[in-house]
Amino acid sequence: MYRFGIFCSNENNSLSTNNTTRLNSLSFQKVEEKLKKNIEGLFGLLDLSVQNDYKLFRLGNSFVPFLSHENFSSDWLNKIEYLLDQTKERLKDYNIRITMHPSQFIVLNSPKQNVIDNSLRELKMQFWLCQKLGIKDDGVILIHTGGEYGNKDSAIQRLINTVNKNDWLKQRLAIENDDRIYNANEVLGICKELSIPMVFDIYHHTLNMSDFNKDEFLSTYKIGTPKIHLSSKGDGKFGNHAKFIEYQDFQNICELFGNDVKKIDIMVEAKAKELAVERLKKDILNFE
DNA sequence: GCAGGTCAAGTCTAC
DNA sequence: GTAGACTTGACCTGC
Repeated sequence: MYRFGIFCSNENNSLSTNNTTRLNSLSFQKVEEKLKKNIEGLFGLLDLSVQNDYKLFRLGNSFVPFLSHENFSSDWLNKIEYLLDQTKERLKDYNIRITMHPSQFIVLNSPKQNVIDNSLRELKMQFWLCQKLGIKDDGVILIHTGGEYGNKDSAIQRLINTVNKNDWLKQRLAIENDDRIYNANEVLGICKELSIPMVFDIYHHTLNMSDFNKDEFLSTYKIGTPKIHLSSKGDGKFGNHAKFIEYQDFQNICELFGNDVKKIDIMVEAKAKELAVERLKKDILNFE
């Protein structure tokens, strides 16, 4: 069977790993309250994943709200440790790959040093969280390449330099092709150069097409299962994701990856979450 | 209880 | 130089 997964929450949002607060309401009490809620959501979502035979799950960015923010007091880290320890213990019962995907504000190729510094601080805390939760080595932390700044070659080189200077990033960092600037072929080149895995997004690929070699993509994974994103075009604006997956979009993946498609992790980025995956599974049974 | 305004962060485009 | 789009759900204030 295919290796599907969902991200952040379920369809009706009764289970979520993304409960957060506002900066001006930030307090330890709030952080603890939201973290507890997110942990509860996580295990609900993992149980749902077990029931539906999903193989991976992506944690919400706000799992620990404002973890990397300067207003997040350092002694709060010690005070939430007991919750993370408990979570780590419970996670041992699940065989589900957990990944993370920091927001668009994480940019490692910016010409502004403070933007890079802030991004590194955020990534450092996400790596810390992975370690605290005992997330295995295949739990990638996924980012986009960043901006173009009028000169793509030098922007790419800046990213490569940043990662090389911060070698710890290579333990988990992965890069995804985007829908506007960096196409799959360019991202593949960066990932090969850095010896880090690439995450292939087929919807972004259709919006930002390039000559993409799937075997080279697969070979960027020295450990773990290759990971791709599957979504369909939504209504309205450019790049919008649909509620469900068009069967044709799944077909496109099958055509591209051939027999390898059952060996890769497919993160379904559809707004209807598990309902979208279940509908897709039915479609597959009907069409195959 | 609900609707609508607003939210940490970056980049790019249009004016 | 700056406002708004991007994309997005969730918080939270005000009614």
